[in-house]
Amino acid sequence: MCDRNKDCQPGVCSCRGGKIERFIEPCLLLLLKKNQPAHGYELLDSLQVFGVSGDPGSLYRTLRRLENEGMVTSDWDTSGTGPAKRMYRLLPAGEKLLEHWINHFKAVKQTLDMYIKTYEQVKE
Amino acid sequence: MCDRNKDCQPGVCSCRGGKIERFIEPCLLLLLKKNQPAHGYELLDSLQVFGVSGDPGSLYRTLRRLENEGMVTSDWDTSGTGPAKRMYRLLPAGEKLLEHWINHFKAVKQTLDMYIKTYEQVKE
DNA sequence: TGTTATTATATGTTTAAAACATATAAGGGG
DNA sequence: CCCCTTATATGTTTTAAACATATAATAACA
Repeated sequence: MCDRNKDCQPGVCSCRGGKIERFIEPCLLLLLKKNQPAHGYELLDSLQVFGVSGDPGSLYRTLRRLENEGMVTSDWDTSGTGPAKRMYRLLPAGEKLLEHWINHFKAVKQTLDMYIKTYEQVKE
Repeated sequence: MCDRNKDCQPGVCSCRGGKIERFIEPCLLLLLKKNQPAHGYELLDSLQVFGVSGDPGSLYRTLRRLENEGMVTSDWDTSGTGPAKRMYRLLPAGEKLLEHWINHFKAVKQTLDMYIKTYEQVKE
């Protein structure tokens, strides 16, 4: 989102303005709510639905933080082929945090509505 | 916006998640579109309407950046009482950037709608 | 007159999320 | 054996936001 980079397109442009901070967090919480347990690598794909970049660094660090904060738990799944998977599931605190984000997003939507309405009134 | 700080309330909580990055920029552009020319100190008050924090550091640095990028111009107003005011007005590139933000926000709203709808479907 | 408050702009410093880059390891396929 | 895919992890750089402080003009008031 910018007018400084001629290649700027929503979801394509690399400039940082306009993104919702920490958006990866509520996306992970919601994806877990939808489908538990899940491991990081599969969540990485699912995140694309919400337009979140597929950066494993951000993903794994966020999952770690959420676990340290008591929002999710994980245990290793060594069954199956390939490397072991850390399977995550939501904890009650994580469910509450998800609700918190929902309320926050409803407020953000209202602010954006007001912003857009103001623009419509002002543009000649 | 968090569940880690017990005093968390929208617009009150100091934690950073959930905010729109660089939101101060489109707010300044829109406020100038509404009322030109305007100086920093008065824009600082007007920003509150959009829930943007009244930090003069962020404000003046953003105005400077927008000026360097050719989005706004300023000139000093030494008339009147008190210290001189730098009066800002929008340039054509700034008008275009404002439109750009509007389109971006419409896209953000759609993403949030999808997020909320998904939650409503999933919550038991 | 000196002191303090208000208006106004500016810059220095710290913090933390995001972006970017790279490392490690298990197992499958040719 | 070498390479590809799956999977997790960590190191480094960039940058917006938050926090803090500096400067200056004038008004207000004792």
